[in-house]
Amino acid sequence: MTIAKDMTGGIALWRQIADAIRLDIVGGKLATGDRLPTEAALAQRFSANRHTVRRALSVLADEGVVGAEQGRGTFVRSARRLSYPIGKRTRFSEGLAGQARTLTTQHLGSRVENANAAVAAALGIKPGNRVVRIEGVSLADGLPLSRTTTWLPYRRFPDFAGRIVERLSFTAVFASYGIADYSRSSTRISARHADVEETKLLGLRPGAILLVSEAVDVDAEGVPISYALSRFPAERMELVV
Amino acid sequence: MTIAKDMTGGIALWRQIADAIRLDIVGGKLATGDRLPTEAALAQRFSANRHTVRRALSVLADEGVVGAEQGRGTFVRSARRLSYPIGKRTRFSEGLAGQARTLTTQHLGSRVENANAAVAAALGIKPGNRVVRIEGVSLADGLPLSRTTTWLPYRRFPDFAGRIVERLSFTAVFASYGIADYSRSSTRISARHADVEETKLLGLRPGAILLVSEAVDVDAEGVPISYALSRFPAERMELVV
DNA sequence: TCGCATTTGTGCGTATGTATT
DNA sequence: AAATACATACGCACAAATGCG
Repeated sequence: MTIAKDMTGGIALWRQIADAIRLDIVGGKLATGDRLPTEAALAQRFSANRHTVRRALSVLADEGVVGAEQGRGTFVRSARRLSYPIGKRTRFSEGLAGQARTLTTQHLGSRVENANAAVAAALGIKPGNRVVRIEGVSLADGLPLSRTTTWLPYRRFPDFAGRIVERLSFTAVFASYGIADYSRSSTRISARHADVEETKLLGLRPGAILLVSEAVDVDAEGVPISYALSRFPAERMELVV
Repeated sequence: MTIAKDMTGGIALWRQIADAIRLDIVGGKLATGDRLPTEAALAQRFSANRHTVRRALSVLADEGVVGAEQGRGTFVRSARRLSYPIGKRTRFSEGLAGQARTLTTQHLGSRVENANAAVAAALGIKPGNRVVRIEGVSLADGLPLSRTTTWLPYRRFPDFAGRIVERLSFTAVFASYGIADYSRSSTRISARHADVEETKLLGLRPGAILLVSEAVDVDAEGVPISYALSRFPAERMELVV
């Protein structure tokens, strides 16, 4: 990984260095417990001053990714990145089972609103039609993994919001509406920087990169039942097709 | 889209604003030919100075995304983002056909090297075994779309490098080795910032976000034949499963 | 043609953050 | 720890081009 030395790109050198080291760790080049190269070696590798490297390391230490020990060196604390499988039968909790000890979903709220153009197109309804909007965050072992906004047609699922708070599983609520099975019809994947609200809810630093997935689920007849906009911290998650 | 006002996140405000506006454009909120809000209005929206907004707009103007006209306003020049389909039978040129007028692939070079752990695991060979490594860039209508590094087992494809420069199509070269058909066995998707080499080759600004896809193709018997690491500028491409 | 509001373009001063030496 | 150089961000003012009544 090479790096832009001046700050004309609008991204501070310490952040570029922190991102590069974090990538080495979550990408597998450095395992949990490994000792990082010395600060002097890192400074040479990135053509930066040791002060700058130290700032990058202190950021990673705050995140819990590495820990410095005086006189011994800096060590990798946790090196795992979870894989989220995407396919025809994508189910959130099933896909991550086994990768984390505890997997929880927090329901942040919901409301009924009018569908904008994007939501209407995804759900195959007219713009302005009523839709239920559900906000949620999921955590693995206490660490936020995804921030999801889901829209469903109000006509078909008028009380979806009421039922999701009890059951906490989309699959279960769909079943309560008589939908025994459903499948993923399409997933679009893009990437961008997190905004401040996402930064806060996902416990990230400003400027973190998000993987954004827009998914449409359909029932057995192929009728769209939900449109989900999920945002995953790229430093903690990867998507597997 | 809310934005971090201070620069404590290591990402300059003008860059965050440029990213947010670009997202509005490629995301469909602003169409080609639309007039952007005035600089004063944007400054208010992002709680920033007009100078800062102007810097963001000048970056977007350099990219060709918007154009400013004195006395009239700033207008959206081009609003399209290409979709790259991913599936069992993923073929690069087929997937993008119809989305761009011209689609070219540049062969940047190749060499034989020893497989590292990641490459070996993907290809199902022993680390240290010889592999052919191919570097390439593809362009749509002259605009760089992807930067791809591909590894293939040397034992099976000793002259792959020689043949790719003539045929310029992986499908065609595989056919010349007697592989009539092949399919995608897995695709892993992540995201990160571009490094300086990628920035240069893809014609991006420092700090641009890349969608990274790691794909393994297998022959009819399920034996891995190639491991491809592709990097797409997130501002120009999205992946569709 | 004139005047006026709107909008982009330009200049300068100040304060703060970044990175090196 | 301090000095230096540069980039970022803000605030104010004014010039230049456009469009409209």
